[in-house]
Amino acid sequence: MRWSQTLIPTMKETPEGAEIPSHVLMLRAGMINQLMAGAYTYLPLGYRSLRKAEAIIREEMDKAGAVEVHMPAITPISLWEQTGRVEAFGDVLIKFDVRRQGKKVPMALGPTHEEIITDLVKKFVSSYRQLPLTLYQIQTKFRNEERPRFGVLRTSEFLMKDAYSFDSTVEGLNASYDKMYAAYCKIFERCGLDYLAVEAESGPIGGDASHEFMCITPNGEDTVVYDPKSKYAANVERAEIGKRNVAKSSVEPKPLTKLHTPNVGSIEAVSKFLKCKPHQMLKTLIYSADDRPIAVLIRGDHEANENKVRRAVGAKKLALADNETVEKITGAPVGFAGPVGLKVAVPIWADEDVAGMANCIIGANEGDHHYVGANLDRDFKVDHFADLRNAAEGDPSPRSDAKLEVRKTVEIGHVFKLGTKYSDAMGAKFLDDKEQQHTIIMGCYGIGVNRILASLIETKSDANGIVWPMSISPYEVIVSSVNAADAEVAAASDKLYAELQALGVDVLYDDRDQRPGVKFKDADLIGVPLRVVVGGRGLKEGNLELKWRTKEAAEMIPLAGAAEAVAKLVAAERAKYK
RNA sequence: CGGGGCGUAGCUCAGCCUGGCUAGAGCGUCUGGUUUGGGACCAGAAGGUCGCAUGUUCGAAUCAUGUCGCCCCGACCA
Repeated sequence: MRWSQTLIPTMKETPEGAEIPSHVLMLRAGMINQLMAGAYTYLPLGYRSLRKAEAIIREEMDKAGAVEVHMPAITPISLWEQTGRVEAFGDVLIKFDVRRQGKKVPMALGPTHEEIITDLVKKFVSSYRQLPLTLYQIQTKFRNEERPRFGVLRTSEFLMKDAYSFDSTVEGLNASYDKMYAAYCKIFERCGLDYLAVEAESGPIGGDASHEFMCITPNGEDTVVYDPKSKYAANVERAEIGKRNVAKSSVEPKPLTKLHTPNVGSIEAVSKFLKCKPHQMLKTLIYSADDRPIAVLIRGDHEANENKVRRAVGAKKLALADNETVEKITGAPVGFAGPVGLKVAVPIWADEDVAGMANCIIGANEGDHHYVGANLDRDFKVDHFADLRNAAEGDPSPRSDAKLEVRKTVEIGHVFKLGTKYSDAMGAKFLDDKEQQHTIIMGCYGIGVNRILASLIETKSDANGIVWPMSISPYEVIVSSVNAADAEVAAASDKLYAELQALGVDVLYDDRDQRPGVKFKDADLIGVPLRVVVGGRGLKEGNLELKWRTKEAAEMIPLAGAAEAVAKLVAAERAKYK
């Protein structure tokens, strides 16, 4: 492609509102244009990269035995009602009515396609002989994000590869899952991404039913913990904490004293008011576990993990109790709860670290009052100790003697053993070889295609712009003619461009009548891995200049046979991402 | 949905607090010329409902109220 004949609106300045590298650089490189919050047009350069990521995904899905389909983005609301996900999604689901022959037809834009695919499979699959089956599509998804942000990382419309496996046995599901897991590893490797497969929260199914594929970057919205020694990695929502050596504190117990703490309910406010550290405080959370209240004690600087609490107490549903319940149990407004002197006796659960605390600061179960010097056993009792909090930096690893590290990440893929949640709700069944009817066992597997691009830019760019891996770069080679007005230069670069095209190289030809500096800056900005400069300086010696985007120095190659030499380099580079 | 910020030329921004000449600059665009290896130079030109509405005032980009849009922090995220 000739630069002069396409649309690559590069920008020297950073547009207002763009802050993180991927957003800034995608805008500056002329890859995308914002239409409104959470919706972007992919311009020629951006769309080429997106399609390259898509192509890799498609290849690996096909290799893994998945079969491509294409489902509608518009869906009847009735499907979502069958599984109760109209409520579950809430405002995230984009709902609308369409008039047809004077009647309103309620619809929704697909935010994901479990219901649609299950409906499809229910219609056409009825025998174990037809299983296993894995179907996938690459399709635009719609989710009304409350707050779209971070450029292309969090949008209301995005491209997703979603695959769904259907099996007759749990072993079959495990095999389908493993195949997808392996395909995902291959896909992200081929995209040149440094990724981490982490154990993810899998809801009531539990076990190893879910993994997320994460890209580590400070601008990520997810948090994972990682043990460099055992390679254990998990989402904080899920992460186990290793054996904690919680020794009873040897500090001399102080008397329990009530203090007036006006208008300071939060941990932060109390620690500021009493000039103490959050880890000296004990927070008391009143939860409603299957509609029965419980108290949960967590050290002030830790975060409660509701999934852990839910599993520990053996509840199906768990949520923070409403204000009314809290006031009834503690006799105080929210923010002043404590384990000493609760008005209503409820089971008290505590995180393991609480056992090592002494002279805690706790709410006094009285508005605007706290106790200091509260001590376990003397002042209050705990019914059960368990791991109830999120893992934190420096916690012991559950798999080795190393300490856990905490990292921010972007989720680029997710594999999930669904079980029979949707097939049950929608009645997707099959007959086995004994003519017995069973519910089909499902798995679902998603990849955020746009996020592959954004994550690459987040992690691989430099001060001059994007640094693409050859597999995702919109073009493999850029030919920059320096002084395009010079007839000799123009002829030589035209020829090289034509030859590279004939050799099957994806080449962008910067034929603009621009000064060299402009062309070099733009080439760096858009991040094409290999740059070939055709200029008077080299031509005099019969040479062309080659420069890799990742390298500082350029090298000269002879003009004669240059196209073949470049094609060979491209082939070698391509091979790294196969 | 809570908190904060910003809307002036295609882009980045100044002007606003303290109302008053014809609303500015840089970049980009167009014309002509000189240039040509890391965002050139000279001369000229086009380009604006100052987000929108209402109000205050002799007079509003500037003050007030409302509204819309965008960005950031938090909550939420199958």
